[in-house]
Amino acid sequence: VTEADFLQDYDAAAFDRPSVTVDLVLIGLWGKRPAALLGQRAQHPHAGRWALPGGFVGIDEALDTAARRILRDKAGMDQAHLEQLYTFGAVDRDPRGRIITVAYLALLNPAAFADARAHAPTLAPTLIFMPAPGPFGGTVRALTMAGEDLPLAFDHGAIVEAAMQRLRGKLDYSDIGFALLPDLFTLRQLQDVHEAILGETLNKSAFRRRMIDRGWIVPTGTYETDTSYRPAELYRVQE
Amino acid sequence: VTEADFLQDYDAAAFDRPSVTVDLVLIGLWGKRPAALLGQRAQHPHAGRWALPGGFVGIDEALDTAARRILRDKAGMDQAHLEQLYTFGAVDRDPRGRIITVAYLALLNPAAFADARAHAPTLAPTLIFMPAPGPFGGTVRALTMAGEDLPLAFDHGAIVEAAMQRLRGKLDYSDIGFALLPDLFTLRQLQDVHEAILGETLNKSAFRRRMIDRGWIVPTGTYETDTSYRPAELYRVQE
DNA sequence: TAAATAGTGTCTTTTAGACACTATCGC
DNA sequence: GCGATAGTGTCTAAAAGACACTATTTA
Repeated sequence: VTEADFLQDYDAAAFDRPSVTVDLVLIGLWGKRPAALLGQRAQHPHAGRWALPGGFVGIDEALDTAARRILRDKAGMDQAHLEQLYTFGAVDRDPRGRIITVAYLALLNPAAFADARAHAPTLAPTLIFMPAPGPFGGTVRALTMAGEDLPLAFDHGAIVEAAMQRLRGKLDYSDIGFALLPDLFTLRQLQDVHEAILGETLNKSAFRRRMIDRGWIVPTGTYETDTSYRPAELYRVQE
Repeated sequence: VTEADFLQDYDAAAFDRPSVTVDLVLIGLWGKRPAALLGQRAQHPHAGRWALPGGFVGIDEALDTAARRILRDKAGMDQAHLEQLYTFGAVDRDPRGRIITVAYLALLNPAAFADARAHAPTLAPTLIFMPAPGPFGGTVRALTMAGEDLPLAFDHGAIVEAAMQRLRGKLDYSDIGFALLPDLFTLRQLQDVHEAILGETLNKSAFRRRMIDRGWIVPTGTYETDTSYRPAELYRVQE
């Protein structure tokens, strides 16, 4: 068995290798709804369809490094929560050849989301997603601002779906939600983020209790300005 | 920007490509403790150290298909819960060259675990892990049956750690725990699985309540035999 | 009978939901 | 004052933990 195993491994290494890319799901909030940044493909295959920003992984480049580089090149961005999502490796996922892609989830706070749109105005129009209510269920669709369904390229629909599921799954037991907020935020804004991701409304007092008891956020003693109603206290993440 | 982007992509595709492998973390229970199947490397690099079973991904083979193939070849096994874990892509993770590995978590029930050991007696001695108490914390170590630390090859320690974290994280909100049990099992066995993975003891009546109220398991009306004490009722997973 | 484990009942504690209530801003 | 939103208090419901208790087997 040993030699056969060795030869099998050797053969596989000596022959064709797949290309490896990194694709980013850049997520921010558009109003009170989750949105991703996609670009419309100009060329075949899938010309006219919408695709995630991505690029090939250099031979001397770590996966995380490639994701950071693509984030910088495509979105002009260094400030973002970035985490590996899932690796998509169906044989026929890209008609140009065998391309395995490692998908990353990138969360942009409002300023970063605006910067990314300014940096890549043509390549990255925003889309809005409709997560069905409930913590894990619900199919994700990409929509225009007007609410029309957008066709996605390759398997990018499945990738966006995986991103939303990851976000929903980690929201209430990790600090991932804060990545979508500015440094100073109100409890209402935090609740808006959670409601946007989960796709359902949450109980106000229970939410505030949970968030404060968790010890992740600190009241700053400063307050909103320029409101036409009672200003809310600003919180920040406990460092 | 468009043409530059195109050329950059083109260059990356035309030049060297990384090799892509799949590595499996085969997990079962040894007594009441989680254990994985590893093989001792015979050759350099990392000769003598212990490594996960794995292999190269064929150019016309999906990642999931490669994982199933390696499971079959290395463990003689078709019955196992298999899920993609994480992709490890540091540049220097393998001194033989640029090799990106997609790690999979494979859960074996007691019969499958025994079969795998019988199928690969030399390549796959069992090791036992020591998860520190608590739902997410604690470093994972590979130990011999006698309790001595085992040196792992490459970044396989980090891969095993990721596997245990995934298992711990999904245990109480998914049906992943049943993959480590036979088709018919007692509530005590189910609790043993949870305690082994979490590394802490659980409250008996609360655990039984939760499991039964969840509706995932069904009492069969049959009971253990050959016990020297009161036999427990056998349950099965709701199909 | 004793020893061992299965399985239940119940009280307490904690956490979440419902929802009304007060507080503070601009106008 | 009114309208709007921030923030609190309190009751209820649900879930989890503690822990003693009963039940059923073999020896």
